[in-house]
Amino acid sequence: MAGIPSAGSAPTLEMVAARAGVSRATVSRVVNGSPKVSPDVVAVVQEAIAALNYVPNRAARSLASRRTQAIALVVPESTAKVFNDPFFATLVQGIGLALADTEYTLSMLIESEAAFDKTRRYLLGGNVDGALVASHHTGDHSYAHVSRSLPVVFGGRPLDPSEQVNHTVDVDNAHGAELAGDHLVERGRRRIAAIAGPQDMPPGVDRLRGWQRSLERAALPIGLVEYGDFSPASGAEAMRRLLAREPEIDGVFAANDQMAIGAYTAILETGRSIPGDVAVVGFDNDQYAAMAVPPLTTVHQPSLEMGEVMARTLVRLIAGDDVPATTLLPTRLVVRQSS
Amino acid sequence: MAGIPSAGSAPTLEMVAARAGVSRATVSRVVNGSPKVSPDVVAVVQEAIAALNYVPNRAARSLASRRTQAIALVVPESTAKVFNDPFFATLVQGIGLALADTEYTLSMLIESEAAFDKTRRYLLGGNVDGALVASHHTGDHSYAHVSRSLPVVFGGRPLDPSEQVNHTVDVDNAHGAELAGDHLVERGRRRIAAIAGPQDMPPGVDRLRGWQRSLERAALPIGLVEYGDFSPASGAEAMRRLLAREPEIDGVFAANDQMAIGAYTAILETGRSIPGDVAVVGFDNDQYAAMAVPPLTTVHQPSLEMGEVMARTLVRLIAGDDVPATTLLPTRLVVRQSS
DNA sequence: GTGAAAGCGCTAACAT
DNA sequence: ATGTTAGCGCTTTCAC
Repeated sequence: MAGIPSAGSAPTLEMVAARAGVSRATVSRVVNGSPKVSPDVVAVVQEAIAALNYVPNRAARSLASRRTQAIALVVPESTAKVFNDPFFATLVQGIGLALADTEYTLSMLIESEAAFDKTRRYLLGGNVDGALVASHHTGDHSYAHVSRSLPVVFGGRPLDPSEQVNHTVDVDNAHGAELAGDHLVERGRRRIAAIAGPQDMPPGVDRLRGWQRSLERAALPIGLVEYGDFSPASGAEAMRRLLAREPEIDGVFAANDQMAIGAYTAILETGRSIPGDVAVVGFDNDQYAAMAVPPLTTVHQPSLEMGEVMARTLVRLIAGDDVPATTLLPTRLVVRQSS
Repeated sequence: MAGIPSAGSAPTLEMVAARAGVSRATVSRVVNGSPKVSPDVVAVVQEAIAALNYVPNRAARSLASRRTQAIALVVPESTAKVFNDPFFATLVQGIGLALADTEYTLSMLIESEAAFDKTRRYLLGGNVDGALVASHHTGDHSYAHVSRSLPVVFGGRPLDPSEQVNHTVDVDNAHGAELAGDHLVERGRRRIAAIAGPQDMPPGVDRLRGWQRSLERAALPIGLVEYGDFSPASGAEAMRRLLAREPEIDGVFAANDQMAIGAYTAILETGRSIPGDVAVVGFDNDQYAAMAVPPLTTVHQPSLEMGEVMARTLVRLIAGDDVPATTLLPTRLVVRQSS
């Protein structure tokens, strides 16, 4: 009992045409909503379509029209591993939301070392009308050349700013981190540390830079930095190293909420209190931030909106519209009880 | 500066044939790895392919061969909203992993009320060779009929067990919940409550049932139940209601880790301790479970494996293999410090 | 082992 | 407003 029991073969446009007593071209026009078909004929054709339960074959349509009505979402494997990252989940949600209004469908490509060529072929093989590259990753530029033959929108700037990537949508990470730093300073903290993200990822770099700018403006030292990989465990470890280096730390900025939650563990296990002894500020405003004990002060990142903007930008790009090469989305501080 | 600057049109099989001095049929054979082509000809053709940077056009190939080499992942919108659910994220990861070894690509369809027909058309329009339906949701059966004309594998059983759905892969939720209940009982807890999930989702039902079975076996009352929607906030609220109903609660089982974390908040804010006053056990073993303070005892759910099994099952189904109608994956208890 | 020829189901000029 | 006629780029018998 395996295989596909499909009842006969699928109805074709030709069968609809025969049943409606018109030409295939007319059926095609009706299916594609052409304005130049008389209302009565439209009715007859639609009846036939319904009766036959006809669904156009995409491969044929795409072959003939040279359009696919599909766009690819490329997710580097490293990101897929961090798929648990709520940021990414929300991003995908935003993309889906924006695409729901259109005729486009989403093809998700989980990129891996081995599959790099597979992905490239897919992108270049006429499977999609455009691609969205979601990445926190260096690998970005691997697809830069693809953007020469296919509309592509990147999420997040390339690591090397000099690398000219046509279209990107990014969050203002540096400014968000500055807000976090300023807030800690305003709260009277003076020994402010940072748990930075990987420095081979733009958000890792930008958030660290924002924090540095803020402390420098306040004439505070910027040496208390340890690095994590955006996971909770790495945040805990980084915090332990920081505390070992400087027990008097009274404030810490973590480059994302997951590491901030990890830092909570490390701080609390030493008997220190939050925010009494150490104030903590995160970044992302994921759903756990509000639920943490105490609730985490953090920088809100508009990930849903980022997904929507990426999708809409790509759709316009495919349509041949003129779209800005870079879109920077604003961030804002959400003050809770950890600071 | 918009549009696609593609340098000339993409190379076709015919161009490769011309350059290699063979027929199109031969090139096709080489591309598809046919064994009946002489080695020297293979070499010449591959050289031409490389020189032209040829990539086969999928639409054409799919039209001619009536295969698409693509499979769909259908995600009901309700799930997409809960996309933050780490379970789901990991599931997708497992699917991607399993598919990486194959020639299949993943097409993700985020299903919405409005787009139901869009999704159906896509599935039936010859866009994919099969579909994976990932759902915690009642809506499942909407696709049951699709499975009559397309190989489909469902993640999670249908809500109504009598509903015969061809192929499903599920986690043994009931048994996992029983393990959790038994553990609480063994720890000497006697006023054991449950924060259940929505009862219109199979995991919600099965996990509650498992907990009940365990308590009944221990001759303990099963009335202390409040419901949440699997979000941390709902877990906190449910816990507050439970504590209001019965202040002497000394153990609680939450149907997922997110609600368990929410319960932490509600328990701690009353000055109670974990596990001193109240032992807590969750379900899922997501990445936050281990990082919680105290680390959360929970039931491990093999979500990565579930994704892999779903994908592999579908691939075999497409190949016409005989595959079991139902696969149930085992769960196990992970004991940490919350109990 | 290789080539010739006939489509796969649809769209898009071009006629009418 | 509707029909006719070519293909879109590839796979696949069927001959050789």
